[in-house]
Formats: sequence, C-alpha cells, structure tokens
Amino acid sequence: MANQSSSPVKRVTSKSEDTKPPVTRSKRIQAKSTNRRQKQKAALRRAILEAAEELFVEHGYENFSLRQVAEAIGYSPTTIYLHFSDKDELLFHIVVEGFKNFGVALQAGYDSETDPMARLMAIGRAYLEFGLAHPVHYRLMFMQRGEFFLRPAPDNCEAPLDSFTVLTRTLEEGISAGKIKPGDITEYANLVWMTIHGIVALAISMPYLADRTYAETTYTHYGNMLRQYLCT
Amino acid sequence: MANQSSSPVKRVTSKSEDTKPPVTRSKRIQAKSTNRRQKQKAALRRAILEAAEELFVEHGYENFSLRQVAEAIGYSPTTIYLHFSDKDELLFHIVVEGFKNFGVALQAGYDSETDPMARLMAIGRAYLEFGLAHPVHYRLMFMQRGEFFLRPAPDNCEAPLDSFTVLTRTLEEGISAGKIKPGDITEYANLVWMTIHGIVALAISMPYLADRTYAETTYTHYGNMLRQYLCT
DNA sequence: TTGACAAGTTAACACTGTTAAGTATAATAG
DNA sequence: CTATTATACTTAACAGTGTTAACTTGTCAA
Repeated sequence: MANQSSSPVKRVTSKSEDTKPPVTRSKRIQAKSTNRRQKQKAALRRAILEAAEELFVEHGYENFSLRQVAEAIGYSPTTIYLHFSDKDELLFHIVVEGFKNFGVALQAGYDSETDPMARLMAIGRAYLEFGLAHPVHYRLMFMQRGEFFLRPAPDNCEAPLDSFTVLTRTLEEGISAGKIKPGDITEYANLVWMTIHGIVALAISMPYLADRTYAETTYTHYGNMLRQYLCT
Repeated sequence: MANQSSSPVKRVTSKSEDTKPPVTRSKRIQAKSTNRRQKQKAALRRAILEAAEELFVEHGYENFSLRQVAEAIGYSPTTIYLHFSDKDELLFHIVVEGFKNFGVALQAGYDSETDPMARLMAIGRAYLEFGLAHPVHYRLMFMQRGEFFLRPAPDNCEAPLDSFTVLTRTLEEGISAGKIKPGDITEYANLVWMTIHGIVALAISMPYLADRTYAETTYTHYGNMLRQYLCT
C-alpha cells in the first residue's frame, strides 16, 4: 500500500494522455477527483433537464420559468447558466428529447405493419396519438418554436428532421412496390405531414371544439382520402 | 338668441329620456358636454386598439406589451385598464377584428365562383392566402389562443365561428346540387378546415422549411386529393 | 502557504401585467 | 358662488420574468 515512489521524480507519465491510470497516489486522487466533479456536474445538468421537462409539461410554455426550475432543484437561478447558455437552449433540449420519442413512436408505427400503405396509416395514427398524448411537447416542437426544427442537434443526438425519414422511406418503398402512385416523395411526405398536422394542431389548440372524437372521425376521413389519392 | 326661458321652472322634460333636446341652456350644454366626453373616450379606446393592432403585428405575440401600447398613444400604462379589463381582452379584440377580415376573405372566395366545388377550392385558396398574408394574426387566432374561438363576440360583432358558415353552406349546396358526395357536413367541414390549417400552420411555424413554394405545391396536391374524395 | 481555477450565490438591471392609492380637473348640487 | 362629487389619469408599488456582473467559497497545483 505504501509501496509507491514518493521521490520527487514526478513526470513519469506524459501529461496529455489519460489512457493509462496515473502512477503516483496524488495523480490517482487527482484523476478520481476530477472524475467525480465531472460526474457531479453531469448529474446537475441532468437534474436541471429533468426538472425543466417536468415543469414545462406541468405549467406549459407560457408559464415555464427558469426560476421555477432553480427552485425545484434547490439551486440559485443563475446556476442554470453554468450549464445552459440561456432559456432557449434548455427548451431546445426539451424539443430534442421530444423528437427522440416522436421518432421512436413513428418507427413503432412502421414496424407494426408490413404493407406500405398500412404502414403509412400506422405512422399517421402514431403521429396523431403522440400529439394527443403530449400536447405541450407537440406545441413546442411544431407550433411555438418551429425554428428548432432545423437546428443541428447538440451531441450525437439525431436532429428533429431525422424523425421523418421513416415517412419518406415508407413512401419510397410503397412506390417501389407499386402500391403507391409514382410521384415526388418530398411532395407526398409534405402532403401527409401537413394534413395530419392540421388535425393534431387544431385538436390541441381547440380541445373543446376539435376534441379527440372530432380528431378521430376527421382522421378516418383523412385516411380514406389519402388512400384514395395515393394508392395505385 | 336670448329668447330662452330662464325662469326657474326646471323639470320640463322627463329626466330619463334623452330623445328630445333639453330646453334650458345649462341642460343643453350638459348634454353636449357628456356627448363630447363620450366621443373622446371612444376615440381613446379606438386609439388603443389601433396602436395595439399595429404593435402586435410588428412585435408578435411574445413581445407585445401593454406598456408599448401606452407609450405609443402617449398615455400611462394604467390608462388602458380604464378601457379594457386586461391584456387578454385587448388581444381578444384583435382576434375578433382578424376573424372579421378572415370571414370577408372566405366570402370573397365563395363569391368568385359559381360551381360548388370551385367555390370550395376558392375558399381554400382564400384561407391559405389569409394565413400567409397575416401570419401573426393567424397564429393568434388558430394556434396561440384557440380558446378565443368560442368566446362570444363583444358587441354586435359576429363570433369567430361564424366565419366558417360560408364553408358549411358551400358543402351543403354542393351536396344538394349533387356535385359533392352525400355525407356529414360537419365532418366534411372539419376535414377541409383541419387539412388546410395544417398547410398554413406549418408554413407559418416553419417558414424556412415549408415556405410559400412548399405550401403551393402541397395545396395543389391537397386540392386534387379533396376533389377526388368529395366529388361525385 | 499562495495563487489559480471552479462552483455557486447575491444583487442588480430592465422588463412584464396588474392593483391601489393619489391628484387634478371638470361637472354638479346647494 | 362655493362645496362636493365624479371623471380621467398618473404615480408607486408588487410580484414576477430573463439575464449579467460581481462576489464568495471551496478545491486543487505549485
């Protein structure tokens, strides 16, 4: 245990490479210390994000404040600025998280069927369900802060736009399989996206008028209309 | 000129009816005075509304403040509260004004054609143009404050919902004329509304992605799809 | 032990919507 | 003609917001 060289000869390992564990005790302590500090920092960052997510869903976009987040995690409001440049960056991370779940939901719709047109309808249904289940997220993602949509994702997260590749792929496969009329895939994707967005968006913005029942019946019409238009 | 009875006999006219001009000079002055004051009050109210409208369009929903309005009209912020109960009521009046223009635009679309299906498409086009021309209003009306949609209009203004009667009427006439497949008119109206809303809303929320060109091509598809679905 | 750096806090600025209290002026009553 | 009252409007304040600068405190390296 005390078999370590405590001689003043210091520079045993190169200073710029951390691949191998340091030799001296002080070096090891130092390494563990910085490691612990980094973990604490990451933990606090995650705590901020989780509290922000929760409070955002609870209070909505308009009534979501950094001071609430600070109070929730038991830190001073300015501490948040040590981890996020401003409120927008925090919101953007909520959006990225939302698109992650959104993409998974659409993919699950794709996976639930094998026929291209059935897949398309399943994706549409997944889209609808996501919007109705997470209205506050959906608002932020598609209605309030649309500029986030094209913003490059922070770190090895997929960009919001990537959530839609499953849609274009479905359309491609449908055309290739001869089940969907040949046509511009981007135009098709926009048509599908925008129309289903209308249903979801109005159901969210005017829940009393365009509630789930309305959304359902409209979705049925929407499905029939789309099938009639896209099917060969 | 001085031929007026200045005798102390006062109560010639009944006190509760203002239909006839008062007899004594003091009564006449009083009447004109209150009239002038009422006009001034109404003028200030209108000035507030106009300044609010302008600043709202200029700065958008998020950055629109009562203090800005007050500064624009040269009054203290609290003066606004003598004419409107709170910020929401001011916004609601902007919405009502927006729906007025919106209804006129849709009606103009209706009037521009005679065939029911052509009218439907003209209404859709008018809807699209309104949204693209007045994105800030459209946001407020359909995306940000959807709860205003069913709120009863203030005074002899038509309610927001009334703007859509032209749509249901067109569908009715189309079915009656045998040009549109029989079906539930409300469901048809919702289908038409929600899908066109999706196009407009995304064009507004993501102008860089779903710009006018995208909206145009999608609208073309939308029109064809709708025709195919609704036409007999 | 000293100096540098990191983490976090306090105080402040410029805003926001909104309310209560105060003021000056005009209309009315005696 | 004076006294009161109502009207129109303002000032000051409250509680809240995002954000910045300056300060304190603790940890580590030399």
